[in-house]
Amino acid sequence: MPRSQTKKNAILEEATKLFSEHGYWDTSISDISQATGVADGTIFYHFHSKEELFLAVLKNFKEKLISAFSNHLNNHEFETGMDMLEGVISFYLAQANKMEKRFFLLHRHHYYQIAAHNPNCWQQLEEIYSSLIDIFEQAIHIGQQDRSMKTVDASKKAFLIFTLVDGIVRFNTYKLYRADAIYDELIDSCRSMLQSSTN
Amino acid sequence: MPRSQTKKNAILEEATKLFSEHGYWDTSISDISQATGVADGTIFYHFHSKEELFLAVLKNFKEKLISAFSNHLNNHEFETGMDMLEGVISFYLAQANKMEKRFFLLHRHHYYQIAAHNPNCWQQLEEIYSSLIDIFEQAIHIGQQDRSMKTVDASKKAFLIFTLVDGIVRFNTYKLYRADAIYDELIDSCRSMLQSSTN
DNA sequence: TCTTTGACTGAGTGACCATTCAGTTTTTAC
DNA sequence: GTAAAAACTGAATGGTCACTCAGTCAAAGA
Repeated sequence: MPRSQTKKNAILEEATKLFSEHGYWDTSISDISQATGVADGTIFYHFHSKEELFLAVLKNFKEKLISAFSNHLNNHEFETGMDMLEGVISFYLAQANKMEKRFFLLHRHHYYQIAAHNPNCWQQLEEIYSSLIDIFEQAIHIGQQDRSMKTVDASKKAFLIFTLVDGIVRFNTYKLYRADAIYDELIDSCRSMLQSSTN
Repeated sequence: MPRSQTKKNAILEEATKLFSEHGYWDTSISDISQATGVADGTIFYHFHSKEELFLAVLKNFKEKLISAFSNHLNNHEFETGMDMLEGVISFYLAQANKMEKRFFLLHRHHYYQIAAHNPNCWQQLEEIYSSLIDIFEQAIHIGQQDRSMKTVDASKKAFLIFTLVDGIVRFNTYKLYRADAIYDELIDSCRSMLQSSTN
């Protein structure tokens, strides 16, 4: 609302766009200031350094991503745990498709490099992944209660399935494999992992 | 053998090490020349630009990785396709563990960014992934012949399993999850995906 | 109206770094 | 042994870019 926040937000928006499209090193402060229509100095007035801005972008992305998932879950009813899982996978893929560029943020290595020496950055990443994996885990718990799934270590299976889905998104954005071509096979595999037991 | 190749190789080795540990942008030509014990100019004598050196590193890595897998497969006999698959997964995880830093190369975004406008780079990446996925696919074909696996679309399943394994390696290197804690669950999941059929 | 505080500006600074090149050394060919 | 070619050197160059700061502008309170 206050004028100051308006500009700060505009900077954050443009920075998100540019960082996710071109990465940290191929985005200069001048690129961002020009895109936003402010002076270079203004960026440093609001954010003390380029890295701080980059981290603010991550935090902002985290909040939006998590709330997108909350909204989706609140507005949908699922018959069974298995349905919920399928719904969540499909929502994840849809989101990745819709804001492909934004998802690049998470697949860029630079955050993980910063995280190695910056606990705050590490925590943001950790929160993103744990809230997403949590959702998968919830679905599995529900599925186990309603007998649509067999008894498994929900936490580990949730991690595996998340990894799988996220990996597919990565290969998709790198154009090495098309996600939509594999969707049915993916759902089928998740079913096998959770429903049946043969050894 | 010729003296020139000796230095060229030394540069390539050091560059591989530094690029994979610190990434493209956090490694300068001077870092590499100092580590190798040559002058900056020598690097440009052998490689025309920093990017060309970076690509040479990828090519070299590709060759070593592929031959490591060939060797492993040639020196091992597997009873069934399922055993082979398990052996390959386990070898992949072991390699990733052994040369963790080198695997960083593949998980750094910069190559994919170059690949977007450089067909040669794209081809290197494509060759790496397709030869790895091919190995998984072979195992599945064998498994289908010896009846240790059900009939599935081998190519798609191979991709899914590769994605899963590679994703686990990524989370492991980022210290967000430990690969060894999930190994049994992973193998178990692959079995479910391939052996049983319930719908 | 005046003043104080916060928001904003953009030219300037200094550090970094890929790349060049004129010159030196080493190797190879004869 | 010598000449030509190849390998190598490192100081110099030019460009980029994060960050600073002295100063301008705007709003809000008195």
